[in-house]
Amino acid sequence: MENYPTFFSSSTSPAPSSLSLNMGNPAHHAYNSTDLRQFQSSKSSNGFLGLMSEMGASNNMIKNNFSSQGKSVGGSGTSAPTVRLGMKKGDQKKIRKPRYAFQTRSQVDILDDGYRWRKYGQKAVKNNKFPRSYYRCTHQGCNVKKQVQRLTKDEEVVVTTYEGMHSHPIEKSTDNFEHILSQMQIYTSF
DNA sequence: CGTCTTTGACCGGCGC
DNA sequence: GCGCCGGTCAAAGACG
Repeated sequence: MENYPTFFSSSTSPAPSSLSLNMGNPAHHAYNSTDLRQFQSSKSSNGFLGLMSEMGASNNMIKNNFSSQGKSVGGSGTSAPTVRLGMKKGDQKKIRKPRYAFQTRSQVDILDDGYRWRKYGQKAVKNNKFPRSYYRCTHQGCNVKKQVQRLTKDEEVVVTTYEGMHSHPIEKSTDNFEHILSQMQIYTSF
């Protein structure tokens, strides 16, 4: 799988700000970060993800993903043996969007970047003790996804992986993080 | 009461 | 073909 996301490590420079986000400012909308309770270190393993700066896809093909968000009818959860119609694999092929990872030092998992995210899943990945949270932009037509994961060894390090680009303005006036995102988009253009 | 999180199940790809 | 694993869905609960 040469699907590793492009990795932006912001900790290279001795910049104390290290992506000065709202990490110390919980006064914002900020979702309830109650999931910290289950973040307890027990055993250690390969803490490193193996993320490397490798550009997989080159074109921008982002979007065209969940057009009209038709009910894909995934896991029913409780019962109801649904038939799961929806996205036919043969038609859309495997369009892999480029993903861009961010490494940030923060004590909270949810970094408020100005957009409104809705959490739609949380899974535990192997070799990484901490679960990975899956978020999606709650904007109609904007299907940008985001993954937030915390490294096993370094609790302070949070890896945020963005997938896709926002095609709408930020709802609230954030810090300079918007500029960072803009630069990310510039990088992704090639 | 509306919105978002939680959480178990399901899907699809990949490896064996 | 089966099992593992990462990703997703949706019902129900939590929270304002």
